[in-house]
Amino acid sequence: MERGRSALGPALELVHTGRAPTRAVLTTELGVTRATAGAVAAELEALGLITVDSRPHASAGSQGRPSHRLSVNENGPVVLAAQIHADGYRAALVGLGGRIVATTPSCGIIPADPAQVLAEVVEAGAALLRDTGRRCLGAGLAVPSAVAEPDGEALNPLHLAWPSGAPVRELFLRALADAGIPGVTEKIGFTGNDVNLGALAEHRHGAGRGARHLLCVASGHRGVGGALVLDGRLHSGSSGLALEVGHLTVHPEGTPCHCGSRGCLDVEADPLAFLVAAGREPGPEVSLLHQAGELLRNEYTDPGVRAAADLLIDRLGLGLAGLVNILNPDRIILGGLHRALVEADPERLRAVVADRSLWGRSGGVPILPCSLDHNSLVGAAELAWQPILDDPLVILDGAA
Amino acid sequence: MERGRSALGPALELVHTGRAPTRAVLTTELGVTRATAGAVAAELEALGLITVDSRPHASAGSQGRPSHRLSVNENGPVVLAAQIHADGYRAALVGLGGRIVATTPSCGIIPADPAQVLAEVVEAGAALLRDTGRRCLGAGLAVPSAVAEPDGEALNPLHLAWPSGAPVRELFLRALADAGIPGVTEKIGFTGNDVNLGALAEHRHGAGRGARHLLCVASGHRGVGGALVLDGRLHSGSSGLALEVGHLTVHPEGTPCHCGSRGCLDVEADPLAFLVAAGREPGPEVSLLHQAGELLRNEYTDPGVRAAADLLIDRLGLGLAGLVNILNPDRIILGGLHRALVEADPERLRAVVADRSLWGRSGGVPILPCSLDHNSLVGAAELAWQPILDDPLVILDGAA
DNA sequence: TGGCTTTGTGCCGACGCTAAACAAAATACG
DNA sequence: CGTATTTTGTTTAGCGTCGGCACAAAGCCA
Repeated sequence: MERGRSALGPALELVHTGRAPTRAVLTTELGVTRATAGAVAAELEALGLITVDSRPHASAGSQGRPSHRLSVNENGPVVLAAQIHADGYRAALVGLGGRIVATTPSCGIIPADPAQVLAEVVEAGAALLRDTGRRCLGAGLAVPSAVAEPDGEALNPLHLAWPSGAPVRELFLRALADAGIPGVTEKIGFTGNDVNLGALAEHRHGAGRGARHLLCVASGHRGVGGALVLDGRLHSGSSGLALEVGHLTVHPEGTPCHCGSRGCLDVEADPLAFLVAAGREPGPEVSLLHQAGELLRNEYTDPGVRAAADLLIDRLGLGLAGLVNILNPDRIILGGLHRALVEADPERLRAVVADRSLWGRSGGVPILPCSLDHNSLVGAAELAWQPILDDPLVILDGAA
Repeated sequence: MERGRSALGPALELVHTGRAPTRAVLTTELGVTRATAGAVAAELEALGLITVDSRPHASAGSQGRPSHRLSVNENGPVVLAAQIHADGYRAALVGLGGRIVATTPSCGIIPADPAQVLAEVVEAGAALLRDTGRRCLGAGLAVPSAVAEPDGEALNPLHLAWPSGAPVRELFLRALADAGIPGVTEKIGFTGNDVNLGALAEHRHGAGRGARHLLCVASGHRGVGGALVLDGRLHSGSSGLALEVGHLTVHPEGTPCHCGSRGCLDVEADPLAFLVAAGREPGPEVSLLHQAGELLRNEYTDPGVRAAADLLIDRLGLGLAGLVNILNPDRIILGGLHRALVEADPERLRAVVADRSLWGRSGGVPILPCSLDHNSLVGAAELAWQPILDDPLVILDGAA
């Protein structure tokens, strides 16, 4: 049971998340000697995961010998990331650092058979691999539903015509095997909920960088999803069902919800609720988010639109305040419709949350819009990178 | 920067929590060789932290050479644990394994000056140390209010006549210094909320053993507190204010709460609410829990009492269901009045939570009464033990 | 009594890290 | 303009921890 250099994983993670631009900060961040940091960097370079730029980079003018620059290898290996969403599916190749190297256009048709969808998206990814000739080290999948642990079944995929309990992880792994995509380990964890994975991506590469406890809430076309990153690790609960925030009550006399209660966040703060509140005729379900976003951006001066936005911000704020009292995060990031809402009026939402949360003093919790395109896709890639970040030497196992 | 044997800490924790009764299971639990496990056990024994009983213990009859028995050293060092509660304060000496070695009776008077209370409780602990002659390695304190990080200030200590923001950690450390109690490190973290610390104790030594994500909810005399242990570590939020569950709404048209809302868990599921619902005259505040408990135990057949209990179980269940949807714990432990409620009718509460939580299938979450006497006290001791569990060699630093 | 199985221990080597000295590349200062 | 200072990178030696292995010990089973 030979283990690799134990500082190797943490070092790669530091470079991966952009927190170690030079060997010098790698030394301090890891808490090791310069000798060790140098050896670790050399080994990561030899593995083809990072690059060292020896030319004296235009550093910030401090005295002393300038550092060499560390960065992820732009031409290094990639992982395959796949995402299923209400409008379609998409495959991409993602390198270290969360950079999307290649992506397919979003395919707009979702077959009702999960196995067929997954076979198609994996085949699209395999085509990208063939075209680019990149080495692939793993694969990750984001789906718009809760994913039950430990079996990886999609529960209540409301936005898809899939049966509840569809074994998406198993189907995904089978599709990968059929397409001959390697993957360096057989570990679990290659499939997750899209909001969860988006949160993970934002924490590592986006607006959540540096946050200790990060709460994310997002709304796509229908319903509201949540996710939580605690101390750098995704908290998905003991059976993968945490942060089902859609059924927080935010308006006791509100709209009936399919869960049997009334006034749940799910039905009070999603795009449909916004359009109805603004007195607009909702279009087809798969364009609700687009429709609501356009309305917010282009007609925010309209009093009816403005009033509807204020109403949704109040409802959302009530839900977020409850979550703040329970979770005490140090940052909140919003996606989908909620991103558009916070961008339309950042101060109102912050004030509502500070008002309603018990310890709103000291200005309350910072609330930011998410900052990554395709954060679920990048998050799915993080899932695939994780075994390599834990121990970079695993990439030697199946190497040519 | 010489570090100790890195498996030393995990090994001590395994013995401390009763998960390593023999060197053999220590070997498997640590994932090391027998040689290493033996060396580690020998070193812990040499440090006086554990004992090895070489006599062939009456093992479970499997074949092969019988294991020697590992256990914490009953006569080894202790930590000082202190607890402030609404009825008074108490000091105790707690050994490894969470065993209370000696304790003072609960002193029933709480001076309004925090510094004086802490000086008195620390002096009581110092007297215990003098009487028993035990070596003391650290100290921990549990208080009945939120403790803000990173400064350790008591926020809104409603049950005490203390000012909000009282710097309890600093006062506690000063009292310890005045009394000449050593403590092996100057690390932070020696003061915490009583429900949080109770949860920690239950997780390590009580009804929460083996749970991955543990949720605890408890009600003393007034209000409701919560705590969460995730992957073995207490989650107290980014500023120590997580799990302020008292203001979850469980009855929208209910009793007004001091937070400005109505029907909060704090005012709908505490002993006062129970007594009022049962039509009884509430006594003095510091005996509300006792009064409610007696009523539940002795007059549960009375229809009015029964109806009040059912009502509170419904309200509590609603709050717990919301928490389950957000946190997805794999076990729930209840303390104080809620312990009495779940003991009175375990099935009703389980059913309410399963009904109201989204994924109640598969029987829902197990809900258990807490199982330790003085779990906050034991939890305070855990806080003090933590640096030693992280690296047992620290006890050599100030050794005679 | 002689296998068989499981546990405990002694010895050696591999490996990951620290420590310390040295070399390199820039700025600061006379 | 040359030298001191500061910071970074590299080399070498050495140590400590742990794995691997062989062997001994202590119980069952036949």
